[in-house]
Amino acid sequence: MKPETNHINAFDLNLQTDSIEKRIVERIFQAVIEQRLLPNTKLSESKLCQTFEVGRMHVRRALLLLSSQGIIDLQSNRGAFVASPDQNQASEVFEARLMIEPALIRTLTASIQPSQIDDLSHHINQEDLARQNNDRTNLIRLSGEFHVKLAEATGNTIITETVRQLVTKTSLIIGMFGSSSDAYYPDGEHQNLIDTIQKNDPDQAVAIMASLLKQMWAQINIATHNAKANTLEDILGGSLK
Amino acid sequence: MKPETNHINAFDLNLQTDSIEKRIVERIFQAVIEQRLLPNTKLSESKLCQTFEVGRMHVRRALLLLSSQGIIDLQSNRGAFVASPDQNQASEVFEARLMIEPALIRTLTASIQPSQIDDLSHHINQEDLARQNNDRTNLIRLSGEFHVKLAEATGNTIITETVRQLVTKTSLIIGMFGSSSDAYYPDGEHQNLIDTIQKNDPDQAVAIMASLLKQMWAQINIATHNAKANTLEDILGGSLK
DNA sequence: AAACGCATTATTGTTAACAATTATTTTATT
DNA sequence: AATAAAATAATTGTTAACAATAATGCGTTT
Repeated sequence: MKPETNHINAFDLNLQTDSIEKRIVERIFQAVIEQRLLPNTKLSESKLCQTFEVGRMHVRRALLLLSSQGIIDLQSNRGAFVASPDQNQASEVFEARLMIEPALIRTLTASIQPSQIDDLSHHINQEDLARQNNDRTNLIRLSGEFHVKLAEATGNTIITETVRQLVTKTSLIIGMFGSSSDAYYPDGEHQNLIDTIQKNDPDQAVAIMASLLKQMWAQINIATHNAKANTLEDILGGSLK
Repeated sequence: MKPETNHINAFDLNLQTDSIEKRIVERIFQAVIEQRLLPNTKLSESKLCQTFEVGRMHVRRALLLLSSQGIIDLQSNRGAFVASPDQNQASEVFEARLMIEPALIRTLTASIQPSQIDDLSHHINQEDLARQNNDRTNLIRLSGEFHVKLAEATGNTIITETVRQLVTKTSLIIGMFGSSSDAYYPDGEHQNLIDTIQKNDPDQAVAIMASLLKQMWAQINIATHNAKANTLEDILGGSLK
């Protein structure tokens, strides 16, 4: 009979320790969320090796993980590129978010603790600060993290990871199609959501989350439409001589 | 200006081609779903290399992907083991499924096409056949695939992959805690769900899906309780001499 | 000067050898 | 004979060299 002492079990905790691969993935994730890494940027192995001061093997394994999550494209013999979602893929992301996040809010409303409310309120304060300072980079990051924190508050690591992936992809989408407007991060809506959760009104809280996501999606569609028009003008427009 | 011709984009399609890694992952996935690979089984690199007739590099990369999806545990310097979810992790899986799959059904009810109904009905016929033949292995597999097919029918690859992972983990959970009873795969419920979707009754369809998942979860909990009692008896029970 | 083909360079993909760690067997001791 | 220590074997982790492919630069040709 084996002792079976403190057996490390990674059923939901994706990698047992914070391995080198996981740290590289996390750093690239963060850069994508903060839009320092834009869609289609090439991530060459040698540069990543230099940047992180690790061997090629670890870089290649990290790139594999990122590609399995759809954050980068791995092109055979060509290398790794930050993903550049098209309209259809963007649509899938928001459809997925609209399935998961309202449902998540319903669960959360039934189980949330005062300390978690405090934590989320503090987070919203930081968002407001970034908004006041016109710190767009941090506002984008914090706004995304807010959704991840809501997922974390359910205590469900599977849902948390799924939401984290979707939020990261959303950053890519905004990077592709988004205007420089801050319309995606509406003032007061996050606070409104938390208040409603605290009031224990699940239906209303779910509705707010759905509305929030739909607003984001609508804004992106408007931006896309404009971008398309611009592109079309760029391609066909201008004087014929 | 670059041509940008048929640029392979893996934003949602996880790996561009069905690479060696992806095929290995798929095979192991399938074995887990069919419960040919049981929790805690060791997957040694050399054996996998022989089995799939590929180099160690591909095997190691495939194992990394599987571990990132929580299907196996990678223990440092010890190797890869099929995950053995505990009660808490099992709970997370079903909580996640209860968030995602009913929401998925609501979306699907609004968009489903007759050809998709036909496809699902045909699938249910196969399930019935397996049930009649007491073909437990195929019944488990088909019953899981039914949920994946529902996800596929939404046309959303993100949701499909998420559900596929959850279904695979469910197989592990049943492998851990499940009795040999077929109670998890109730006769007629799948057909009932499809009929309700076809009748365009989203609320009822959502309710059926939620009920289905809750039944599965309840069955597993009963089995777990029994298993725990047995184990306790094994440990403490028996005569004192 | 533009376009094509060729050679060179750079980058990615793969393999194999080596290092480090864990598992197993053997041997020695009580 | 049972236990513990040591040696051996097996397995995983890492590195570096090599192979294959793609990108680049150069010279030639039109």
